[in-house]
Amino acid sequence: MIAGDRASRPGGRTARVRSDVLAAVESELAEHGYDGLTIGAVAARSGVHRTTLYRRWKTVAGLLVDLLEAGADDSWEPADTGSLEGDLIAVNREIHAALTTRPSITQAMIAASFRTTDAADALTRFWEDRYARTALVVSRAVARGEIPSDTDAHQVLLTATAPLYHQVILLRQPMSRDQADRHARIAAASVR
Amino acid sequence: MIAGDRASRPGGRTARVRSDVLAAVESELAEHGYDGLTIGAVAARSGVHRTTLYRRWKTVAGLLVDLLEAGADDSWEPADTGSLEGDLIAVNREIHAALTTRPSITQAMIAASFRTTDAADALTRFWEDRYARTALVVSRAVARGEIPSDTDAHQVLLTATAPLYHQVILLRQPMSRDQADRHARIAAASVR
DNA sequence: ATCCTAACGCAACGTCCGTCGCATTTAGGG
DNA sequence: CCCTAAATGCGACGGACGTTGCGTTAGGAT
Repeated sequence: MIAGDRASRPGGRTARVRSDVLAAVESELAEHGYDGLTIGAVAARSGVHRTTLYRRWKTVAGLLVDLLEAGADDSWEPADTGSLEGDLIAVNREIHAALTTRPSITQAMIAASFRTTDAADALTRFWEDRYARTALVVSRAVARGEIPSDTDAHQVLLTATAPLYHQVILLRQPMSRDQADRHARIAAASVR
Repeated sequence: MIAGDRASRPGGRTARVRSDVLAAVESELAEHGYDGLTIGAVAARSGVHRTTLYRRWKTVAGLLVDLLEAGADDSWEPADTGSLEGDLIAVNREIHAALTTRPSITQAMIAASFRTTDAADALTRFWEDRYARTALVVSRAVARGEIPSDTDAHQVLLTATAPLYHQVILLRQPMSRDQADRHARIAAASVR
């Protein structure tokens, strides 16, 4: 919708407006968090008129969706360390970093996903893509003969990664990198 | 704050107003979800004036905090099945039920927790209490000699329960009771 | 039974949010 | 270089939200 119909007018001003706005979103997010993120504030900071924001992005969630898609890395794939346990530890460390750096766009997106279905859909698509790519660590382990061929990849990834999200986002308690590593090991051991 | 200063006037009308309002909150929640939950709508449905709601509960999140505390079961404790695995399966089935029944007050509270710190604090308190009580299943297993005495209870519970929350709430995908059971077994096996 | 005061109802107000009609600018094609 | 249409800027509007001052009701105590 937003980044889709670029066929008509990819123009210079439009692109500049977009980058100005997204930069303003990131700044506002860093200062006031998601609950303080308002279209009026983004308009004031970016120098773009409110009406334009309402027309192109519609809602605050729409702004975040665009920000998420602008930052999406299409070439991402999990590190190859040679063992399932090592791969899962590497994955968990990436998630750990994404959840603890401020401002966490991931956290803001999750907050937004509870308000509009657009944001929820965008986040679901993003995560489905990431988990599908990450399943590679399981198929590599199968290819090495490390684990059975009928291993449920999603279950393994869920066992490894879910505790991080749950602890940090829902329980709102700190999680050390050691704990993240430990859950990766538990997940690896669960299929041996 | 809300249920605290009952010393002054626990009166009949006040109590009636409270139960009317909380009932309206639950109904509105069931019909329109959290994003459609507005103070004006609750006022209209309950027959209580808007001003009263603003004075006593301040925000929508305040209403949900009160609803959560009103529904809190102070006598809750985990079922005793005789084995760690059985206990964890029972716990996971309770969580599974709480997350899948509509309307899920838990889901609404999580949504609210991303908007006001009051709701976030209330939910954190609730979960800390629940996890503290649930740690009993681990100490019982230790007492039976089933697992080592230095077992990290929180880690075990996190391994068992986090996948449910993550799958249903953040990934927004269905989870069968069998899958819930399976994650309970993985957690139990992780400390043997 | 009467008084006192906390709790509630009521109306009006200012503010912010989102939308609309219209003028202006700008990108891209002839 | 000009012409057209898309994108943006601009002001005004209606409505919802949250607040405030004041009058009214009802519970609890004497």
